[in-house]
Amino acid sequence: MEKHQGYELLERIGGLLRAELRKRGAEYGLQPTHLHALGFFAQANRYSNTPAALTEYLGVTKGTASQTLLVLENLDLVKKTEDAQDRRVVRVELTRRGQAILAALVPPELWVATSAKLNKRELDELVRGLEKVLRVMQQANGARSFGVCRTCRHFLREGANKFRCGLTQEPLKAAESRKICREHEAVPAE
Amino acid sequence: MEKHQGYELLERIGGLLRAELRKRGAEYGLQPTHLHALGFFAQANRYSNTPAALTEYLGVTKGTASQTLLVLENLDLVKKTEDAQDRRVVRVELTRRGQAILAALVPPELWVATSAKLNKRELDELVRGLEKVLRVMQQANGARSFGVCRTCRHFLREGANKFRCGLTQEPLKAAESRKICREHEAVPAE
DNA sequence: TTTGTTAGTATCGAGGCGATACTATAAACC
DNA sequence: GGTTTATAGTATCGCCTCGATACTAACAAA
Repeated sequence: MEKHQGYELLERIGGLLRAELRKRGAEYGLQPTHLHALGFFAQANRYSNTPAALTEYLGVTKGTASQTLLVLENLDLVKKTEDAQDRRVVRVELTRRGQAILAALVPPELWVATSAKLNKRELDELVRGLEKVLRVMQQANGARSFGVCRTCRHFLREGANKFRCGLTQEPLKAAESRKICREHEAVPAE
Repeated sequence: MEKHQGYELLERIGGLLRAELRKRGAEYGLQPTHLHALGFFAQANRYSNTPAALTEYLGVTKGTASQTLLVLENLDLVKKTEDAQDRRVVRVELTRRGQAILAALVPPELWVATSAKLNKRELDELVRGLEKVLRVMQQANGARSFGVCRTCRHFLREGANKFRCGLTQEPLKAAESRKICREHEAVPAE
């Protein structure tokens, strides 16, 4: 019947989650965007922990992202350091306080309660569907995928616990290979 | 692996759609919220075409909803009329212009392109999953479901083309029974 | 060295949003 | 009846987001 039911549903669910995030973040003076940014830096690998990467991730202008970061810095939730190699670049990492607040607020209770009421099969199916939607949407949009390092076409496996990035040629630690990367590209299909 | 992958995905997809909506709406001076509000009134039945219903639908305070409506009114996208029965109540409907802009912008191109690349089975499966998530989330939240009239527990079928609302006892036209209602309650399960 | 590109910041204006306070109408209660 | 209470909506304030524009600093290429 409805032609774009999927869109409606995504928007409504997104809206509810956003409203929830706003409510929860309010007591810390945090907006939804702040929490998204915190979540991003918590997961970003060393190629992606910069304001520019956040800009692309959030899909906003760099001015806006800069503002967001300023707020987080003033609240002592992130720490900026100048990159030694390229002095234009700023590296961002979460402070202990930032990590604590993120862990307390994300994902919000509402989602925890909701996903607990779905059975495993439903949830898996949903996740698979959403993954595909996101992937298709990003490539339709010419946007970066921000996928996990391990799943990238540039990811090279050189031994039992030895990895390397085929793009930068640098070795990667196992922990880092589970973080998200700005340069991530999906393995070409078929 | 990831414990709350579903949440991440929903937030990211929601963010992309939101950014897209913002971009598209910009040339008309419309924010994402404005388009959500327009979309709501386009679908709201006669029990739900009021600022109060919009407030609950968007999950914001009534002051905020009132502001949003003011903008839409000034842009000549909606028209307010005083209710004759209850003079506290304001009825909102889209102007021709409002309908045209809504049709042009929602759903955004990005979604149309994305959903076109999914096959029918995938899409159906996804919609079913999202419907369940929304339902569970709304009841976990104590929020109204804003479902389609026909699917409500108060919906009564009195003949081939004769319907009635069991809550207000008023007769319903077929067209109206396909709109969304503020008083909607799901049929209790099993 | 000049020219161009990239990373990031600063500032401005429109608007979202919650909080608070307010008006007007309706309903409930005694 | 009249009083209280609840509901629908608006107005105003302050903080924040966001895009647009303009800017600086550092790197890269010619």
